[in-house]
Order: sequence, then C-alpha cells, then structure tokens
Amino acid sequence: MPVENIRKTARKYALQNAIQFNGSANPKAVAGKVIAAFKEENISPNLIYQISGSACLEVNKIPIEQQIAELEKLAPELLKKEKKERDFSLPELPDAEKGKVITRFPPEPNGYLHIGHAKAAIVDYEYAQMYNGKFILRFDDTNPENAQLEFYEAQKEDLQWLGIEWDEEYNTSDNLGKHYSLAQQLIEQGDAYVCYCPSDAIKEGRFHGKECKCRSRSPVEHVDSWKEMLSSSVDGVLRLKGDMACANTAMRDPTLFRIIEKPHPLHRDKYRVWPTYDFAGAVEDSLSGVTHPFRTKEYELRDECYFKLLELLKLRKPHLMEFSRLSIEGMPVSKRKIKPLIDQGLVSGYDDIRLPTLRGLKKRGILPEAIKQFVFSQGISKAESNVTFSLLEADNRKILDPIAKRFFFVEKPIKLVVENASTLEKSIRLHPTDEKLGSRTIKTGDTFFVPRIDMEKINVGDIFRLKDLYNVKVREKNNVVFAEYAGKELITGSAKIQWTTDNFIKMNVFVPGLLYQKGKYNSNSLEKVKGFAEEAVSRLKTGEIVQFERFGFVRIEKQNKTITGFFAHK
RNA sequence: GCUCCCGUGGUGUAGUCCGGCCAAUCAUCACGGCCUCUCGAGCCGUAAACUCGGGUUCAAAUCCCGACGGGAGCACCA
Repeated sequence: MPVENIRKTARKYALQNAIQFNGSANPKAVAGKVIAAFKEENISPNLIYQISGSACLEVNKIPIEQQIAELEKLAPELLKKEKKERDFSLPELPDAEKGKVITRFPPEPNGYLHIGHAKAAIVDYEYAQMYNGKFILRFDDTNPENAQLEFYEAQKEDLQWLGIEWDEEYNTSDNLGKHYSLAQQLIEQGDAYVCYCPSDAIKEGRFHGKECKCRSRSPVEHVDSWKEMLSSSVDGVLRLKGDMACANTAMRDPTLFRIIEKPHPLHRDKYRVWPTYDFAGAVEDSLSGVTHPFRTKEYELRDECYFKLLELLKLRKPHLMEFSRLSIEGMPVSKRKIKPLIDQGLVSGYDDIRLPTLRGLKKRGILPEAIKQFVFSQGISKAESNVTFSLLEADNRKILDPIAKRFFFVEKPIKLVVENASTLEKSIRLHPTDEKLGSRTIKTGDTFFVPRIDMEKINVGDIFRLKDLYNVKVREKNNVVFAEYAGKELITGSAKIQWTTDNFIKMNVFVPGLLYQKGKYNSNSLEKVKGFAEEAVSRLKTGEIVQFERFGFVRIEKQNKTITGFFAHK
C-alpha cells in the first residue's frame, strides 16, 4: 500500500507547508520532503510529484484554521517549528578513535601568546579532550635567533591562564641528535644534499626551477660534507632533493638544515646546525605520535613537502589539517605586527589593553572562558574572515553580567548640591538580580558628584533620580549644580543617574579603542577617562572585574593606593 | 607572474564530503516593543545571505566547468 502511504505523508507536509506560508503550500517544497521521507524505497520522483501536487491543491482550498486543526490530529509534531539549537562543539575528526587521538600545540618561544595562538591551542586541546586522547605541548625552538628563555615560561603561563593543561611537554631542540641521524639517512639514500650556494643563488635557482651544481655530487660526498657541516665551521645548507621543476615551489629542494651560530637559550653553543620548520615539524609530529596535527592555512603549500619527507624517512604520516588564521578588525593578530608597535612605543607593552595578546585581554577583563566560546563559534573553517571584536565582547558580557558587582563611577564629575537633603545611610545592592552578591552602605549628605555629560542634557526645572536614592529637581546650573530634594518615589521615565558623595576616590579608567582604523594606526586609540568612584571601590582587589553602572565592565588594578580601571566593554 | 586555498545576510558562522526533511542555522550588529531604579542583562519582534554564468538532474547552497573576487605561498622564519 505504498501509494496510500505517500498520499498521507504528502498531505501532512502540504499542511505543514501551507501553515507556514499563509495557507498556501508549494508543491516543489512538499515533494522534496516527501521524496526525502521515502528515499529508501526507490519510488519514482514523478509519482511523488504528482501526489504532492494534488495534495497541495486540496490543502490550499481549505482555510488555514482547518489546516491547523487537521495537522494537529495527523502530526502535531510538525506544527511547532522548533528552534534548532546550534551545536558549537567542534566537528568530528576524520580517522579518529576514542583514546587514540593525539594533538599538539607547537609554539615558538619567541613572544607572548595572542588570541591567534589561543585559537590553535584551544582547538588542539579540545580535540584531545573530545576523544580522551593526549595533548602535547611542544616548543619549536629550532631557531636560536628567535627562541628566548623567558618565553618558555611565559607561554606556559598564558596557556594555564586559558585553562589548558597538557599531558606532555618537550622541546624540539632536545631531539636534535635524532634529527641529525634522520638527516644522514636521507643523504645516504640520495634524497638530500649539502648545498654550498649562497642564499641568493638558491633563491634564483628556485625561481627559475634550475638545479645547482651541488645537487649532482654523490651521496658519499654529501655525507662527508654533512659531517663537516656538523663538526667544523664549513658553511652550507642541507636541502631535500625534491623537484626543482615542481609547480609547487615548496618542493623545489627546500632547505632542511642550516647553520646558526648564535647560542641557543637552552643548549648554548652545543649545536650549530639547526633544522628548519619543514623538517622539524614533520619529523616531530610523526615521532611524538601526533595523530591530528593542525596548522594555519599559510602552510598548505608545504603539505607536500611534509608528507614527502615522512615517506622518504619511512615514518608514520599523521592526519594533517589546516584552518584559517584568525584576524580581527582593527587589531594586529600576529607577532609580526605586534612587535613593531611595542618597539616604537606605540603601545605600552605586550599587555597593552588594545592588543589581542592574552596578557592584554586578561588585563582588560576578558575571561578565558569567553575566549574559548569565541574560538568555538569561529570553528575551524578555511575561509578567511575579519571578525569584529564585539563578538568576543558579547561572549564575555554574557559570562560577566550575572557575576559582576555593580558600582558607581562618575566620569568627568560635576558637583551637585542638594539643598534640604537629609543625611542618610543607604544600602544598595551590588547586583540587580542576584542578592547573594550582597550590598554596600553609602552615607549621603547634601554634596554629590554626577557625570558632567548627563548634566549637560538636563535643564533647570527638570527632575532626575540619583539612582537607588531619591529624586532631585534642578534649580540652578553653573559650575556647580544646585537642586532640591524631590521625593523618593520612583518616577517612571525619569533619568536615573549614578553618583558619588564627597567621600569618593579619584580614579582613571583606560578605555581601549581600535589600534587601526581603515588600515591606519589610530593615535587616539587609548582614552584615559578621569572620574570619581564611590568609596567602596577602594576595597576591591586587583583583578576584580566589576560593572560601573551606565559605563561598562571594568577590571580593577590597585598599585599602592592608586586604583586604576581597564575598560573591557559596555 | 606561477601555484594552492577560500567565496552563505553589515559581520562571523551551520549546512557543502554523501543533491531532496533548506522558500537556509545560530550568534553579533541595526531597528522596534516589553521588562528593569544602569545606556547592562533578559524577553518578543523586524530587517538582512547561498559571488556570477553555464552544465548535469525530476530536484543544486550542495556535483561539474568557466569567470570574477579575496587570501596565502614562492626564506638558510615558524
């Protein structure tokens, strides 16, 4: 009785479609659903089109109320268009088995971590978690010119702050011995050679696809040259014997090892021959058991080299994957762009709150959990994008709002004298909905301070409310505003303005803006807002993130007696 | 220039592998309303997208070809 079944199904979907679209069903859309429903049974689409078509015709004749009533009986589940929950978890990994996935995060210890690193680290770490696997932290410190001792620790601190824990940690530089022997193996196989050409000539040869004379010497000679390279001061580089005519320029005999005389932060002058990223990256991923290494898209052309090397060395090939780099509008998300800003003094340092470094983000009150959610929402696509920072702010705000204590901060204050004000001790809650966060008590007299900007909008005769206190009516506006008490009952619609008494503390809040606007450095990107905060703020501790009402979320920092705020976002 | 990757609302993203349940997800932004002793949060609503052109198919965001646009690489940096 399949035809009867099809009819019923068509009727159902026609009703649903009609209800969704003003009582008129679209046969094409309905047929699609019906076909999908009978996919297994190999029914001719033509038949379904016919049936769906007539179903729609019939359904469209009846009024929408009846349509609803009928669908209610037939298939009530189709009636409610349920809101689909977006699943923000990472997509499944190919060839992944629970307990057997190994990932790695391989930073070069050459600077503090930024949000781009965080994306990689979070993805690596989360995948290991997802599959109950292992996560390795590996310092790719194979260039003594870049690696600096302080950053091994600093980067670990940054990761810990993010909430990332690693199962294993090691330095690539500790494996140089192994690298050397693999190199020798390649040379002996005739797959790598020592090249004495100057770097310009190598570049030139690569550009034109021309092999150089070093390439044609015998493996035995190259083994000798290699040993000389390692032991004496003979110059040269070790290159892969790839294909100098390959369309992929990464395959035109890439350099595998080169000489760097500068002492290494860990190994001093023990080594002078160092592997390049192409070699070290591939070899380390394979040897350390990594199953799913990730890297950013700009390495894509080097995949071929990665696999070729492993093949020649007869090493296991991991499942290498790429995703796009994170870029944020108006923010420099790379060491290359951040460093010059610091060197030129355009920002205060690696923890400048305008920077997307983890230290900068931390300082302005961005929480690790927000960064995590932000990274998940971005996913691991290969499409380039230019994200707005406000996306991260939104994630952060959602976390902060229910837990941040509220205080009054008066930006650019102006004095307000309330005549006939009585002396009060007022207890005001620290959070509008969560009573557990407690309250503070403020003693008020006749002197207040309120934001100048609010007073500019208010005229003599207007009534406004000192928030959580009482109403006042403005009598005179000069350098000081004079007002009179105007009742404590809330007047709906009246402005509610934050205030301090004369028992205030002076504080500055630094408000970050975009470092770049239309691609140009913005010299006004950091604003210092001067103001008065209520006295209770002086008892906050460094690192607390609070909301200054009608101003924004601010992270507090205390040095000696001075309190400074760093603005996170509204 | 050559090679590779990518192209879904203003922004970001799901869906693309395996064509139909997609007249397309979720978020952000914008706008409106409700609520609130914050310009915050919450709630409700509105607006807004498959780069273009061909092809295959009963059926294309999804497959194929081409164009266009964007990005990356062409280091003895990672």
